[in-house]
Amino acid sequence: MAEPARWWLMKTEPAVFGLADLRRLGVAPWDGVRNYQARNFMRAMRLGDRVFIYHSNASPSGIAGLATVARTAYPDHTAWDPSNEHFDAKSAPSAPRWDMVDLRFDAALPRFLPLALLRETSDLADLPLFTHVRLSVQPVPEPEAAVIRRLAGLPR
DNA sequence: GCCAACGTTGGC
DNA sequence: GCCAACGTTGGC
Repeated sequence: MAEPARWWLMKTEPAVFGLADLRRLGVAPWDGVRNYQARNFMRAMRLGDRVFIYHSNASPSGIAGLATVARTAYPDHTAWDPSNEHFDAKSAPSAPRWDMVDLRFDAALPRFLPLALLRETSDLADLPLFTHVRLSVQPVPEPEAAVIRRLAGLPR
């Protein structure tokens, strides 16, 4: 029997690549992550895991939608491309340093959840969103994920 | 645009 | 291994 899907939160700047872009593409690689902790969380993702898409540097910032892991971690080739904004000379095809996953658009939240609302929800205070504010890929424990789903007006 | 928080780099 | 300098994230 398959293990239950786990929940994650991934940040993105909507002006660069937002939920609307993911919706338009259907499935898209989540490239450009250049932080080891975030990379390691992506490596831990399993097919079918669920992802809250968080819009950062937005007005307002907050959780906008849902996605599903459609392909597990594989090398992020944009790190090898000198013309790419996320180029990293220390990564090479023979020894990839950075990984990405593919996400499939799932849904926009029935209710967008602005950061201010998340912050004032005491049941969410332990989320890495608040304790590790710069972490762009982070796990969301099931109790917190349930709180977020309820706040967002999603069916349980 | 400002700036606090914090991850990374590199000199020693 | 320490830590100052630097660059980036991300809220406001």
